[in-house]
Amino acid sequence: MHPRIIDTLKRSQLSVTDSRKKILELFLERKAALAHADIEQHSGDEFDRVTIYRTLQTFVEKGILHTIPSADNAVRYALCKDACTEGHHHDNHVHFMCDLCGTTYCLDHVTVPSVQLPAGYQVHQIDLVASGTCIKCQ
Amino acid sequence: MHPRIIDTLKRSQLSVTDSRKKILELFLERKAALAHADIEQHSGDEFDRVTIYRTLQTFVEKGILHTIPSADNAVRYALCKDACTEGHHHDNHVHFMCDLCGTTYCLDHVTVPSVQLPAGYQVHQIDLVASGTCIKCQ
DNA sequence: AATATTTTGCAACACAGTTGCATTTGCATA
DNA sequence: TATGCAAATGCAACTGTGTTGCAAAATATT
Repeated sequence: MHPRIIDTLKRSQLSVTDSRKKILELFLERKAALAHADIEQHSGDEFDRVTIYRTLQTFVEKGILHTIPSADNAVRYALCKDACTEGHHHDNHVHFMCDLCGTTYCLDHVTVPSVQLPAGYQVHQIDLVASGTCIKCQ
Repeated sequence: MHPRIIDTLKRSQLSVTDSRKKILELFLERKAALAHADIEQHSGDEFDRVTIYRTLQTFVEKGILHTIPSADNAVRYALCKDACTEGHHHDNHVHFMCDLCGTTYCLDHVTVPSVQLPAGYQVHQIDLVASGTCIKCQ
């Protein structure tokens, strides 16, 4: 088991349960973002659907995961680089979705450029999702 | 009825039907993006749910509408500025979602700044969605 | 080890979106 | 303007996604 798992859970004041350990491990193993369905597949029928939903929700609330918007009605989740504090604004990094293999990446080191909006719009958050062909699919 | 409706449909080689006219009119009247549910509400029970889904799909295929990604699992649709040609790359404009009233705007005149991605990622499209407080909710 | 708290699994539900097929509508052509 | 064909619609049924309440089980606390 990945050494960071127990730590991460305790730091977020969450009790350490099988499903949380397993789901967190999945995210740590893979570099890419995962949708609920991916997790359901990779964990077999070990956990109830509802448990997975609740675990994801909890992780987002605690700043362990963040969501990535998409136009295909499938919210993806990815690890926050360093478990952000609660009520966080994460550092705004760019996301990349591969049209071919469907993998979604967090490009942690690419920051979202600032945008000049018309007067009257107060921006709290900016999401930038690029799509195209990823490294592996070239 | 808005004068552009029949034109737009014919230019896209679509037959002119009640549902298409009505749905297109909704988009032309309002400046904001609409989700399926919004359309269902505003058209009463005039059309079947399925018809609305199919009409939206068709409009997207023909480049009359485009989709706006979001993190809340509710795809919104908005008019393409000038009915784009099929197999289009639209001009990349910015979208704005108001956290308070939920309205989604197409900021047609704000273009997405270019982003420098790591080598190996080929970008075909970029979506930038800002969220915060809109003009009306200040 | 015993108790309090949290999490899980199950059942049931609400909503979103899709598919197949029979019926209706729109369009082209005579 | 009537006729026939292609396309769009409505209905029923279904899949998938996400939520809620509650009893049972696991975890944390003493």
